[in-house]
Amino acid sequence: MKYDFAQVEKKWQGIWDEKKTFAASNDYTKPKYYALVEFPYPSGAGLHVGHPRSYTALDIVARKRRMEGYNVLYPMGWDAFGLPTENFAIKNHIHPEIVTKQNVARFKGQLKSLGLSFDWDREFNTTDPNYYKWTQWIFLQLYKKGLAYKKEMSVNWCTSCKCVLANEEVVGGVCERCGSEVVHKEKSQWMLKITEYAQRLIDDLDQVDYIDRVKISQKNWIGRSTGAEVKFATTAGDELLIYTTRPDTLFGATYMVISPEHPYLERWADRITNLSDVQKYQEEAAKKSDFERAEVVKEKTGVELQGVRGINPVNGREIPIFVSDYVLMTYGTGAIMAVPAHDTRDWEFAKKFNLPIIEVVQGGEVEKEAFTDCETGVMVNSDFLNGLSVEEAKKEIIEHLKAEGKGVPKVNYKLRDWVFSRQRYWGEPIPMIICPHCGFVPLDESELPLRLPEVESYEPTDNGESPLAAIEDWVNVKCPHCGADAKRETDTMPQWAGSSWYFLRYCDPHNNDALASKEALDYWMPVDWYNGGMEHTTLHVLYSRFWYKFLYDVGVVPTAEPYAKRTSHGMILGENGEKMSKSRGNVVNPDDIVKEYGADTMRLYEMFIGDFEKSAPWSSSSIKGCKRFLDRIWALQDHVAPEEGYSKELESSFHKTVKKVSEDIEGMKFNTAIAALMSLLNEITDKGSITRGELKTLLTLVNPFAPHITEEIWEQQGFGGMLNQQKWPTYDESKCQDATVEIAVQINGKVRARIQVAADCSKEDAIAQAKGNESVAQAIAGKTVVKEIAVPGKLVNIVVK
RNA sequence: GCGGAUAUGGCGGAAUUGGCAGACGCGCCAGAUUUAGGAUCUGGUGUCUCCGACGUGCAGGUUCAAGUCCUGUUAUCCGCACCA
Repeated sequence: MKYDFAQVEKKWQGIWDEKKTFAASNDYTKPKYYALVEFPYPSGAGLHVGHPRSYTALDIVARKRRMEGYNVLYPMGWDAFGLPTENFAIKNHIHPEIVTKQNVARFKGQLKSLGLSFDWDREFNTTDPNYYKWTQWIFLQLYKKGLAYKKEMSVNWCTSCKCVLANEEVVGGVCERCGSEVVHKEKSQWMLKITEYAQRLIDDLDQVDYIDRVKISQKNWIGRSTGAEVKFATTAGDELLIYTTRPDTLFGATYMVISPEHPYLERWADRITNLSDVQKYQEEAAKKSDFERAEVVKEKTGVELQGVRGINPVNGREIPIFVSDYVLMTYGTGAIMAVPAHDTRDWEFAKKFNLPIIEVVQGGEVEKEAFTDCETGVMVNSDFLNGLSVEEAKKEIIEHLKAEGKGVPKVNYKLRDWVFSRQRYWGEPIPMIICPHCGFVPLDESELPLRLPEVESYEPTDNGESPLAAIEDWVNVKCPHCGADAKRETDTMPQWAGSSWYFLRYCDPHNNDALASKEALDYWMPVDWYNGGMEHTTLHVLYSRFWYKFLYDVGVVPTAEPYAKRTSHGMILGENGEKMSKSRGNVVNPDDIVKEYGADTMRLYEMFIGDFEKSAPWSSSSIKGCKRFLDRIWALQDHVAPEEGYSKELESSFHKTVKKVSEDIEGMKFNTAIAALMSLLNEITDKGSITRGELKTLLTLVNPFAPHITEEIWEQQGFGGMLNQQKWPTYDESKCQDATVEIAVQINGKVRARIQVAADCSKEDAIAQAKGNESVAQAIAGKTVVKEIAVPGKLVNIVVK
């Protein structure tokens, strides 16, 4: 009887749906397990074969946990705000809401066809006013705590999307989404003070189990550095504050540099004798886009200020001040002391402008290149620091500066505040009113959700205003404070808003009084295992950790961190080893695979394709091996022996496989778990029959990977109940061992024989038995045995001369 | 430039407190079955100058023993990019 996957998969998907088999229970007394995958953006293109890699992996974990007795929450929803939908709506003159609805329906159908055990009762999408009510609510709480503020600033502006972008959305100087040029524009923007949480976002990584590369890239992105702020007096009679991580090199500072945007340039305007040159330089710097600035990294430019000089606080020497765009206004104080001997950038600049280079840390050749090593050098030419190590000198100089009132220790971060407004239609309206008398007035919480108004056109405008600005009867309101004519904020939130807290909503998705009930949050949080793409490490994961920490501070959530464990999957590439894309013509459509091979084969293959954490190319021929594996399991039904337990021949193999599969699932080594199951099947096939007990264990182990076929066999064999509700099999460590093992016998490290020995054979016995072997005896005859090594269960090595 | 990763048969990949390199699968070869093709089953399959050697990007080193540890080096991919 051939296995009809299409019919069987449809049957069980129907049963699971109808019986709500995978609904998480609200019984808060049971042990819980919260498995989470990133909810997708429901794009028009439909599901990508990459999506199921992550979903299947945690589906396997979720199914295993249920069998282990946990109350499992494995939810799915839709991150549906965003530009592609809006752009599609503009192009085709359809309301984004309708586009979203269509896309969600398609995605949902595709996910269901894969037999993923999501709790569909908890589904929601971020564009639903019942959901974004709480996104807006969180924004109001942030505002009330002073963590949301509006500020005139230079922002990244995508010329094609006509929209502001966060730093994280600018990739290589161009828009992450559309690839168009990004320029700077002065605009008043809502900002979120993620920088306030920078230190905690680093520190608390110690409490969580994230894979290292995620922790490392988050730390790098936050970019903590320690140093000092030092005041340099100037000949203009004021003080210029600089930031340095190398205060130990203060005696080596031979000039200073300030950013072209530095406010002191205006203050000093009367004193600067070459003001027109300086202004010209400022203009040129302002014109450069990020892209251009990145392009010209090699060649340093700058202008020396005539008329104002700085004074080194430790030796009173007057040094020149330059304006150069290699100093950024957005980091530190926008001004530096330059130590060409010990900083590569300063060295290049000094060489170009012929400035003196003073060595203060011995160990390099500072005329040839900057010596930046902090480990080995010894201080020289530095008065009271001479002879100290760099570390000692740093401490000493900071003490000195503190005592003199000229400097303080200081920590800086690369992380910037989060630009939180977008000039687009399809996003959460920011619930603020701007009153000419009262300033910013937050909307009263009782008025949430602030719904998106119906508009004629979703087109972004060239003047940088949101399309909402044109809807007069929506924009014009009375100030809730003073009753004067006021206007609503017309910018909307970025796509990251809705995804920054969605995992909380799954805990209690229909709650109208809170984002989720306290009981639900106390029970379900934190997420036990969160898997998602590496590309979200510095965006979504960092943003959501920030929001969650804030919610923790205001008493909404029960823990300091949202995700106990974070892992990341590799990409599935096209058959040619390149990233899948329409233009490369190497896209694999999951629907086609499900149709041709079935969901179980598709799931199995995605897990078998390679190391879960690494990218792997799709192979349309390799997938056949997974299909064969399932067909062979199906065929076992013709060879079932009536015994309930394990047969003697296969007992240890079953114990070993249960152990291997159990451990490999926990370690995300799905590929080797499947390989172990294949090996076991080969052994069963060689033996020719399988007992009922063995079949039960085999089906249970395979079930998380291939849930439909195993459930069907379980039913056809009359094993009783539903397979997914059985207990996960256990193993007995003592039974994982065979009575005898084959070990290798090496002579001088080369394998010369293989012998069978008892599993618990002692080293001495193993060596004795090895020597008893005929070919070994021949090989060592007439030679002196220098050394004998035995590794139990592995090998014996005899070293001879 | 900085940070992260990777390099193993024809292909995807196994193997890490150092202990038989190539598990498992694909592909390929041979046989069985079949009117044929496909499917299925059985056996084989790292390389070579094949009774023996060689073999995990490259060059050294440590060790009885190295894909695994150490030193140096090359290539590819990803991220950041003048962060003082």
